[in-house]
Amino acid sequence: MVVVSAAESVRRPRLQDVAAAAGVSPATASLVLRGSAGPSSVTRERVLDAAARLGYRPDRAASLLARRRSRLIGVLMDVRSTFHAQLVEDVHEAAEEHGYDLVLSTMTRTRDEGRAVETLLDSRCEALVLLGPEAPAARLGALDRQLPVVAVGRAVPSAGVDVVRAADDEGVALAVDHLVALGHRRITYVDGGPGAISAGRRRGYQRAMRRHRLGENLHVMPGDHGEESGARAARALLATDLPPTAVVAYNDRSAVGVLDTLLRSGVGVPGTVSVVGYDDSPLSRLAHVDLTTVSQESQQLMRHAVAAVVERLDGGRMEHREVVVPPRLVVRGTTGAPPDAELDDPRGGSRRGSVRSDHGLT
Amino acid sequence: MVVVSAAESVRRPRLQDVAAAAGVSPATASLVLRGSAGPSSVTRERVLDAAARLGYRPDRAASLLARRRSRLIGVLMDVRSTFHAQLVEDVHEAAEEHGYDLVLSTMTRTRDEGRAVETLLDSRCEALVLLGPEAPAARLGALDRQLPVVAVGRAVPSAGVDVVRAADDEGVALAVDHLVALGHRRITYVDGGPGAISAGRRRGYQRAMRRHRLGENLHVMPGDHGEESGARAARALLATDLPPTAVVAYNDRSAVGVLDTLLRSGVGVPGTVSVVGYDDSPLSRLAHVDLTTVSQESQQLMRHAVAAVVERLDGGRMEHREVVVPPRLVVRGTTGAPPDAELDDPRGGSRRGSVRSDHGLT
DNA sequence: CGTCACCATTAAAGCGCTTTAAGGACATCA
DNA sequence: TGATGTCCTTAAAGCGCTTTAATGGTGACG
Repeated sequence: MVVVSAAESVRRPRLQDVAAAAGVSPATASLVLRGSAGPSSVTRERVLDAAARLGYRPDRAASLLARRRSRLIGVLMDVRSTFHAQLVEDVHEAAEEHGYDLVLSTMTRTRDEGRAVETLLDSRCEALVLLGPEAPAARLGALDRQLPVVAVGRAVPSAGVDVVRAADDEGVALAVDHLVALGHRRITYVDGGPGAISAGRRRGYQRAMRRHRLGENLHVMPGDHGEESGARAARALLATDLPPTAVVAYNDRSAVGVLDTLLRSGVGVPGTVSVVGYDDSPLSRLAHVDLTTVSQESQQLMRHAVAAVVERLDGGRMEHREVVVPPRLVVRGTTGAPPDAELDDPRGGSRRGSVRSDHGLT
Repeated sequence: MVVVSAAESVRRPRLQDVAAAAGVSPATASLVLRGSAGPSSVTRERVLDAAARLGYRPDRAASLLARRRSRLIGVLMDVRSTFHAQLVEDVHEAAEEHGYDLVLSTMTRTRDEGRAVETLLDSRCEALVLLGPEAPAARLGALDRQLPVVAVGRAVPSAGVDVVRAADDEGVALAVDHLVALGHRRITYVDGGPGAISAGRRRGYQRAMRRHRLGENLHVMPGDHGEESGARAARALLATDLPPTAVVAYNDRSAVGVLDTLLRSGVGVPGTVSVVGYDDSPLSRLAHVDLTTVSQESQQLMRHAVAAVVERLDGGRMEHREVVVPPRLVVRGTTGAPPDAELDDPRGGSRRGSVRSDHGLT
């Protein structure tokens, strides 16, 4: 007597079973199921019928093993990041258009970037898209010698890999331009801490301010990626003699920290102080946050990333490339003319000149 | 002359190469690399050496195909949900302890639950852990006939699958108890819309209120999963003659909506109104939100989920089971005694009796 | 010195699918 | 009728690894 374990009580049908049911060879069945030309329409139908009747689903591992190419792109992400979530969604779409499938691998407490990447390698990925990788450039370069690697978001110095990123400096410059156009002069920047992305945005702020001849108003507050750093900066700013009329933050989370502290202290936004974030994250879109921010154009970013992969895989490109996607300012409800606009700028009263999105709350 | 495509310029070493380098057969090499007993320690070392020298990494597809069991658990998730992110992290840990690996599959705009599950099926998963599945119970039951299925978070009526969920009614009851102990009487609940989870929490509120003989203060406001519904409810409440002294929301996002609206309207929290959320999401832990909430104990949830899978796979359990994990109240800074505590309750002044977490901001 | 038991090692048979070259069937043409 | 194609279909050889039964080589034992 054979004891069947629960796990295998129902054996799933194999290609062979379908072929038998359709009265053809496995080879023909395979051809039909993958849509290759060859089989006649009558055979075609018989196979398709049989497959449907049996509820056949091809075994991925087997087909992966047998196929010459896997058409798999490995994506490294941090499952905790909402921005990565957005990117994953868009990379899914882009990959699909090129007939590639995705393997997701995420970092966790007990699973660092290295291990996550190894999983991808072991899964027969033909190329890797790394979202905000932190590995040293040398390691990325070494990886790229094994298979095409695209780093998203981070500018990898020696360009040993393809890079797709947003023009961070331009993004912050857009924010500054917007605020200056509204009449702001005293514009403070809340920093994002160490790191290349942070440096780019900071530089963008500094250059834009100088460009507007506001060099003497340059003011960078220390900060990091989180809400709390924004809150801290806002508290510090409120304690100042002459607080700024506008704050640009490294990212949306930091900006929300600023926003929250200001509102709790009874400071009107944008009545008294305007706030701009960065990322156009779901957070910023919440009706009750309604944050003016800078969009990284996730969809475009991922389109370029997938295009880069495809070119190297299918197009034979060998050299590396860096694509810089221009960001886009998303004006929502946290920016307006400064309270003393009448004094600083003859153009006008509160809120005049403010271009609002259609959210209209706040 | 052979033109080598960029994709395959460096062929990765196979088991055979390692075996050859170590001067043994592939069989031995396989045995060593998987740590099976048999090979002598000297052989062992030679193989391990060779593998390291060649940078060998086993091909997952091949080993999956050859192995009798895949030891793979498929996890269906929504990459946009921060709570799922937490769950994934914890399920990773739990699975690892039992020697199982994970395959993640997420839904996106263009990829519904059904397709995401199919991917998992095709990947040779031995069991499925579905985070907050929305498929009809019948479909889940059908799936379970193919392989063990655990639904997390959602109570599936006819119990055609294993279920692991938090005791939602108890959770809300904890929140109500806490508020009543602080002296609150007029406690309003902001609903989460249709759905089983929402119903459970609503029921928990109603029962707890009646238990405290506060049946006449029962007040359920309509709402859903998002921040905006909380904000809406708060605005409505503020327009009331006699606003409640405490609000319990369906989830943290809704609670944050409430919180935000109250603060912007100059209503003190918890001075004038206390607010309680649900989920203990990262959102609630933010220092500037510091929300009293109910934790679903993600780690325990996932431990049970994996245990359920393992029991059915390796333990031969056949019948279905439902595990209900008791939730835990996390007291932070948004709850305190009601403003009129002196009148309602002789026990005391504002804030007395409030047990705070060590966040201490607000 | 032959026999047995035992150990480390390996040959070989797949896992389920893809792919290519070879095979058959039939129609067309000389 | 035989030669020449044109289509369809299929046999067979893997993909890279796991696993089991079998191999050969020990030393112990009678």
